[in-house]
Amino acid sequence: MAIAAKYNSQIVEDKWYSYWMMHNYFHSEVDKREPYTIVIPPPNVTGVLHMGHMLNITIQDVLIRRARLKGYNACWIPGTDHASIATEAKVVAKLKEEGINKSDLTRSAFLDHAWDWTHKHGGIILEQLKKLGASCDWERTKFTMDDDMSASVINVFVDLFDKGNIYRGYRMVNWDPQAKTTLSDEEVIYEEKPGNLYYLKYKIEGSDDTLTIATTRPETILGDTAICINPNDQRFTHLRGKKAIVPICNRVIPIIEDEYVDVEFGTGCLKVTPAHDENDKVLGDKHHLEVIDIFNDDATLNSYGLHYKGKDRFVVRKEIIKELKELSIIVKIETYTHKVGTSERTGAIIEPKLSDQWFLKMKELAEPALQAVLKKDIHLFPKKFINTYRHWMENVRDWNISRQLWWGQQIPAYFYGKGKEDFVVAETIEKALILARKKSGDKSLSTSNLTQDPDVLDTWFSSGLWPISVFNGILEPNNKEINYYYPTKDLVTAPEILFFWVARMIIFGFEYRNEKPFSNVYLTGIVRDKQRRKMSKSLGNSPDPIKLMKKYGADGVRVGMLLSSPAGNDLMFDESLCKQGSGFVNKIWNAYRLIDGWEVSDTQQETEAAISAIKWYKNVFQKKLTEIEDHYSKYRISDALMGTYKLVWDDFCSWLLELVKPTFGQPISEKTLNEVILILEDILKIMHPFVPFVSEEIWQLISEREPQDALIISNWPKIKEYDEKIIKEFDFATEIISGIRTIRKEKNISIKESINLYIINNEKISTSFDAIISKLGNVTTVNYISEKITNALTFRVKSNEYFIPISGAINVEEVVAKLTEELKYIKGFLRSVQKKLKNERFINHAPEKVVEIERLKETDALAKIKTLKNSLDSMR
RNA sequence: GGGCGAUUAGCUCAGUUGGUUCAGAGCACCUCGUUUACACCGAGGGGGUCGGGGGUUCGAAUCCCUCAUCGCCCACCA
Repeated sequence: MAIAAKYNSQIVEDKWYSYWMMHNYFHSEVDKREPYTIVIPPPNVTGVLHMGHMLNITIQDVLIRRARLKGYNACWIPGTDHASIATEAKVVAKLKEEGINKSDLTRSAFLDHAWDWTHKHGGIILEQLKKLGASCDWERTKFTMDDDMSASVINVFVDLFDKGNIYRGYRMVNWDPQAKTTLSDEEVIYEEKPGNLYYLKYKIEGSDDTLTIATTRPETILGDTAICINPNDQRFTHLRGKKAIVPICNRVIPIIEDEYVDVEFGTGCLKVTPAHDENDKVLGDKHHLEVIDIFNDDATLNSYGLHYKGKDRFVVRKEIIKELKELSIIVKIETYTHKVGTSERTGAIIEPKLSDQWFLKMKELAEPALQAVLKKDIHLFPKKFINTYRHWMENVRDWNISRQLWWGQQIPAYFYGKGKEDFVVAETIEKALILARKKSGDKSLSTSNLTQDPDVLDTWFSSGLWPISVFNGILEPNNKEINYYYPTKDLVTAPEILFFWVARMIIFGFEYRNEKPFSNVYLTGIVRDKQRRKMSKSLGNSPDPIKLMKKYGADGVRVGMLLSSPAGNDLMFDESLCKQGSGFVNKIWNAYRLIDGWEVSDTQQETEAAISAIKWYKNVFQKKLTEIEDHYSKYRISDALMGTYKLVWDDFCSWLLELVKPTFGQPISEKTLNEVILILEDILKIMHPFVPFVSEEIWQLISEREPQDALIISNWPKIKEYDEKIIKEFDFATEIISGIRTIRKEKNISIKESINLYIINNEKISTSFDAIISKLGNVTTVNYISEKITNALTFRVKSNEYFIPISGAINVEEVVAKLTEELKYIKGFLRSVQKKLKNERFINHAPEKVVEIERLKETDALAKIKTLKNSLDSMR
């Protein structure tokens, strides 16, 4: 039966994906085989597939499919993340569109909306991954807010609290006034922003003197509680012990002295606002200053803002400048560029804020996580990230894990009184009650006296447990799944979340399993457009992955994504890469059509060319497979792809198939065909991780001849020994063919016109490749001779000279000129080699092997010169 | 301000401990070719003083110094 001339990726891809699903090939159960586990970096539950996912998922699927073929018990756990702040922000925005304010809703009503949203949008992204061919074990799909997952999180929080690793502290934290929550240090992005440095004049109490300070935030003067000068600054000795008066609010504040103040910067006088600057807070604590917080949670001013009360901080900045100008307080304004912290999620400018928050002590926990990477127990690819990782881990600070949000795991802390320490931490309110009665000594407490902390945990707290919690390894640390699948093998993710996520998984891995969570971390680059711009919605430069897959097929896009993406390097995405990918699919499809179309005969003799070609191919396949395996072992996925690509395109299609191809109208020997099909099957196996669909399609078509299991669960070819000599000889033959082709082109001899080839055989070559030369060069006979023939076109390969006699006369001058040119080059080459060999220091210092090579070069050059001279002589 | 990494063909990148044709690959480009699997094709070809300068060495894309440009990460200077 004739097969389709045109490959239809859409039909094929849907067909085989359902087939794989139907046969449960993606599913893994604990068994005797060695496990190979990957946990997906869970995308935001309400997220949409973007190019970053495409790259990331393709790499993971390549790894997991190869592992499956290699006989491992491959298990790829999919899932999604509740992404606390990101999802909550989306839900809040959606409600706002409907005219509903979050603040008008009760917590549980809001959570209902959030769950609705989650159920509606959640999982869309997972369906999209299926289009790409992701062979995840969908039965194991997890969500970070599944009951057991949340229970694990709560369990860990309680455990860490009991061990003293989690504490509650009144600290300066990063406040996002838009989301009205704190953020971890990692969630703050510092951006250079143009601003001004304002020089303001403060009166000295009891005198007409003034002092001038410099500030970027004039609105915060209302929170000033001191002026600080450097004790070594001679300019200000007269200010010692004096007091200053804050403009507008006329508060009298002390002038303190601290070496922290940089004499060089600004005026050398620093206004101290302990409530709104971390350094000022440090100074404030040291000098026991009053702390005046002038902001509400949304960064409008509170009653300390006086007549600015209720106005936004930036509005106040403008207005206060106006007022200060009118009061002649402003001495000068300089433009000044400085870094401003913004929220990673909402983009709002961060306000340092003092508040009660929960923190996780990191220093001690980080130690084994740091060592694991330094001691190569965990490998980072590319390894340049080891330094970055070490630097972060060595300077790690305590992690603010509480968020003033509703969407997420609510912190299991219960307050029973007004005091700061009147709280207990427990998994359930019932347990909490027991603890609370004990701690307070008040036996009359009931659950109605307990108030749970309204805050939720940082989303990364739950994702940090991901490799453990997906196997329920927290709640049941000894269950057979966690013991089998953990530690996982590879983690594929973006370097941006190395600290957010990767580092914390490693930390939790050691804390809760006493073992690394994964052996290898593959850090992908960022997908950018051709102009190196990051792909983003706002720029509109990101192609729609679904459309791309429709256009080029999932296989084509997969290849396109991988063609140029070494680990850690940004990927300059260009649609033409996908085109190249679908071209690759087309190539193998047509190769199969060729084979499929051959007429077979069991009486037909195998041709010499076919026998030699197959012998060569089997060897070269082993050699290339060895190289491909080496690339994989170093996680050089694009190199592994390129190796596969060339093996398929060049070695298999261009050389092997052309050589075994029967003459037009002739049948092929059954024996040859069977060999070719076996070879094709190996080709399909190594292609499968990259192009799972087309490879399965062809595999299944082959299986119609003789039924066998699906390609996805077949076995990866075993590496065997190969004979380098056979490969070398073949290369020699191809060089000769190339020489013939060049002459044909130069002299306009059509490939259809058969020729005779004469060889002056200086260097004995195996004659088994004559058939190959004959077939691809369209050579009628290969003759070995000892004398040069005249009136023949010549070319050289190594030290051998080849002649193609032609009827018309040849242009002697042209040939002489060419040969002379060649002679000149080789003589020059010989000189440089001989110069080296005459250099005693070279002979003495260089390893013998290198010297030997130079001697060979010399001999070879001398031989070439001899042949060239002979040729030239005979021309004259 | 500190740290890390990069700079090789028009583009994207290989080049493992300095030494076989090591100056490479893919794409793009140029020339020729289509009744015979594939024009998403075949054959052939051009193209780089390896960012600049200096040094070590018999020998440097590779090691050292320096300059230039770019990128990333970290950091509390108003």
